[in-house]
Amino acid sequence: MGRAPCCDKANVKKGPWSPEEDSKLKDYIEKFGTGGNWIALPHKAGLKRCGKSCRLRWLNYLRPNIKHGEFSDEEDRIICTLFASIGSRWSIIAAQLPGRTDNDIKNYWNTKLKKKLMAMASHQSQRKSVPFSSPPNHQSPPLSYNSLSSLYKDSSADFSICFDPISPIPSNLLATNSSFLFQTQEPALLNPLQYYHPLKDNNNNCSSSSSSGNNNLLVFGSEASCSSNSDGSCSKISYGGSKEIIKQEEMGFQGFISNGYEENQKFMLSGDLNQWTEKVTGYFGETLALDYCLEDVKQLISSSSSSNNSSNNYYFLTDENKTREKFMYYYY
DNA sequence: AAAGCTCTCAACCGCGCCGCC
DNA sequence: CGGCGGCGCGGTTGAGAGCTT
Repeated sequence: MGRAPCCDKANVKKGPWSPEEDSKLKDYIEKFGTGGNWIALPHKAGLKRCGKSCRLRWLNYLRPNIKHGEFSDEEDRIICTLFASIGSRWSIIAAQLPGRTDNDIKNYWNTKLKKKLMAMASHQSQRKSVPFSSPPNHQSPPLSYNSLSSLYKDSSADFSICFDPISPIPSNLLATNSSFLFQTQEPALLNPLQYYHPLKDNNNNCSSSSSSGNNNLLVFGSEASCSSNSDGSCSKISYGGSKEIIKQEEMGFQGFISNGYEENQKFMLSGDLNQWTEKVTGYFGETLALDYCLEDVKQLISSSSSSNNSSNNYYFLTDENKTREKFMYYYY
């Protein structure tokens, strides 16, 4: 038995809204507000519409300051960056783009951005193709894994990929010439943090960024510790209180925890198709992969930051618990 | 010119979450 | 504390516009 319908489906109008309906709804809400009850609103406003339909119409179209039309490069970059980090949580992404609705962004991603990035990923994978598969039981990865391997294997690729140790939310990241930081706590509680070194190749040759500056810094999670340098980079890390280092000698792709003290320790990024993630001590999530071209994301992510001459570091504050809906994004 | 195809995006749908009773 | 109702979210659909052949 399903749940009771939210309204009498037989007596509500569906489909496109007419200008008259728009006007009625707009007028009513401007005069009386929503009253905190969308279900009752259409009747009060004299509309033969479902409350949910009214809500959607208002939020996505009628409310003031809605921005329609082309997305800017900056908006592209933000969407890509956030999608890469938190997946399809459109409402959170929308919160970072004033005037844009989650529906707008979702549509834009599905119809344009994704295609663009996938086309470029395809181009990338044509250059280097390595079998790869999804981890078992993975729930709704933001993008497929298919072309990631080529990115991983690409020694020219300069990026990091991570997994979220706590959250069920996809938390893959690409970071190039940029810094990412994920934190599940309040801004005031930023420390402890985590960060990872960029993967450079699979021969343990990890170029150091911890010693050379703050590029390629990737941070996420909430239960690790590190100290910050004055330039904003971390110099010390521990992960979730206990080091979560996976021994995967056989893994095809390797990453390194770079903490300034324990260079070149491997972290999970399994290339063994049947052993996607090997948890050693607990709460690793699954590693997620991106299906779009690294260079493209790189470009998107860095384009505006490079014009932002003082810095190219990004700062994310997110809450893995969806209900809290805390998410902050800024760069410095 | 028109038929077929593709793309876009507004709207719908189902479900999880949360607050209230 | 469990049930219920409303809200909000993400996935999906489908009408119509635009494009191609």
